[in-house]
Amino acid sequence: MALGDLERGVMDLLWRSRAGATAYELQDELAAGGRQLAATTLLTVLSRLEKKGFAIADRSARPHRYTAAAERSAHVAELMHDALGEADDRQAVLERFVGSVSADDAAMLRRILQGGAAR
Amino acid sequence: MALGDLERGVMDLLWRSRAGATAYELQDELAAGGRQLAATTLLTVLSRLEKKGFAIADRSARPHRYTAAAERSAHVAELMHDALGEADDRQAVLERFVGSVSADDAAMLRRILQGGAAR
DNA sequence: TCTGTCTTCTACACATCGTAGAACTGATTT
DNA sequence: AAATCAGTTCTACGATGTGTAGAAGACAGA
Repeated sequence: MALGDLERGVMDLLWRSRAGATAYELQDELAAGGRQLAATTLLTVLSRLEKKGFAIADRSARPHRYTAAAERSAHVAELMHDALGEADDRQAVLERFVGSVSADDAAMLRRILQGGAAR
Repeated sequence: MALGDLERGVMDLLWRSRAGATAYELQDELAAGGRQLAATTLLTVLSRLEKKGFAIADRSARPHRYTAAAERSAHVAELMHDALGEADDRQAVLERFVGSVSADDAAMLRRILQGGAAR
């Protein structure tokens, strides 16, 4: 399920705040970033994000509080995994991917792969 | 630039045939797969794929011959790289990604990372 | 119960994509 | 050279997704 620009922007904010945020807080944050939006716009986007499974609404709090359903890293890792799933030649893909990644990232990968056994 | 379903299906065929294909060949292949489409539909999709940079048209050949602009593995690796670019915590993403990958894939990654030095 | 705040419903414009007919072009044939 | 026909481009339409928000409904506190 893909995200639109505004949807991604909102998720960015939600991912960043562990405590979640209300539509009004998000409206303020976006306004601070130069994007003026009606509160209802945020509520619409939030309900769409909820339907897509990206956000969770706490409806007991009066201004409903929205939190990210999963961590951003889980989302990004899933995107990567999905992409890899499209491949027919995983070897070639992984080679290219590793080649395209920064030295730091490569070092990280190496470290991670060292730690975890074959499983 | 995202691909629609039909667009991806066509690219699948183009990626698979190094020599490329004409709209009519693609039409036949898709028909064999149970998807009946007008030739113009294929032409439209191909021109969109060309505009998006995924396909290249050889207009000197009479039934224009379309080839994939890049290998599929390059495309997939780019998708993965783009996804990773969205992350703020690359460490966490890579950990999750490695964790989500099959043992074979992990072994492949290890081998690939072994070969290429730090760079 | 009134009032004001918050939420949901409904809506619209725009872009993208699947789909394909209509119109055009350029080669071939006589 | 005109006719023909294969092949290409132009145009278009319906469906869906997304940004955007007003209108209407619901609910707590005065």
